[in-house]
Amino acid sequence: MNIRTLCLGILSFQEASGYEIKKEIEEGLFSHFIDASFGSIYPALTQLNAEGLVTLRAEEQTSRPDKKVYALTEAGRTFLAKSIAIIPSRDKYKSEFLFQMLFQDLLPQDFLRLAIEKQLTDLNGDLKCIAECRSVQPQQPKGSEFVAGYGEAVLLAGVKYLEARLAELNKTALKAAQ
Amino acid sequence: MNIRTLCLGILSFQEASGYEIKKEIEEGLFSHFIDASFGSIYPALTQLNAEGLVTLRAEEQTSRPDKKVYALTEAGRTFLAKSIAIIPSRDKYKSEFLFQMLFQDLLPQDFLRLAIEKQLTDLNGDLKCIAECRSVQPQQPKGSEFVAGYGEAVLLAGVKYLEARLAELNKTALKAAQ
DNA sequence: TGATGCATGTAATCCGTTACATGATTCA
DNA sequence: TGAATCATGTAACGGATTACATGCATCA
Repeated sequence: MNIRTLCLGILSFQEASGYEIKKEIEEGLFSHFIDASFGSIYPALTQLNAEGLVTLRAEEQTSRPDKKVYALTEAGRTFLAKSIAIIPSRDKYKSEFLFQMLFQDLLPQDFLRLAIEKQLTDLNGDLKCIAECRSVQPQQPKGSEFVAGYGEAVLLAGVKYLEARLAELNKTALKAAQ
Repeated sequence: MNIRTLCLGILSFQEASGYEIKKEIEEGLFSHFIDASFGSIYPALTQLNAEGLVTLRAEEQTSRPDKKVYALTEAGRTFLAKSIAIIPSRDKYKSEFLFQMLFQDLLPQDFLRLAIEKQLTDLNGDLKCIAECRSVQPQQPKGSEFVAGYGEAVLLAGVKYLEARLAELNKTALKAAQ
């Protein structure tokens, strides 16, 4: 799955500009398992348009560049369907946090606690994002429900685990202080 | 965290060759949250050696290239400690599977089930990998225990969720067949 | 008045993967 | 006999990020 397919996917829900696509990736259900920057989105959209997979409509705006609104074509929808009808490559999960935890013996106790708390904040942030997506549009399509549920399940498991470890750390620290 | 730091990390546990480092990344606790290929490991090791962060010892072998065994130096250990003593960037989780699930309405039912089953196989594979790491070396350092536990918690949550969804799908399919 | 949001785009750069090159041994 | 394991390395290529370029409106 590349950025082009991603844009196609988002446009299959609703027409949007490059800027709005970026926002959707950051704030929508995609946020916790997909990334994309302007530097990849804008060229992708231009290319998609050249290939006839999306159409382009320029909305004039005062004191701002024209808003270029892209919409999926039939060819685009077909292409998207074909793109996802393959057994996908394995999930790629990269965690600097876990790498750090693996060598936690090299870390000061206070810093360790801080790092875990930061990870907790991140996970809870993602969880909140999913909850918000659900509340904004309570009647979600099947796919969105599925993905939101998966995200919640996994994220929640991480939160619970980290909270338990943090509690242990605090208990140990308390004992040491006595 | 780049490949160089990763190599340093693995060497902090035990001296190893490039080949063995790759194996450790694939089969060890790292496997589910880190990737690396020979094309990045070998150059990294060469560079690390040039910088004095690791030492190099060539083990002669019959009918095979010399095995280059690398070991962490004191400077290397210091560098590693410094490298992980920063608040790391957020986890990056990329999932083609979830992307696919988001647009599951475009997918045939049978294919959908297949995709979920494949994901289950992958997750269970990672789980098995962690269990094996634990059984091989039951008395793990604190960091390894932490990471293994986190992985298990998260992976297990994913498995449970997918199994529940799969059961639902099968029930629906059964009803439709009646 | 200084950050944030809106809005688009290009170019340099990075970091890594994939493919290529080589070749003996062992296991099924 | 063909695949997998052991063993190291280079070069081409890809795909995306980061930084740069521009500029008005709004909110604190």
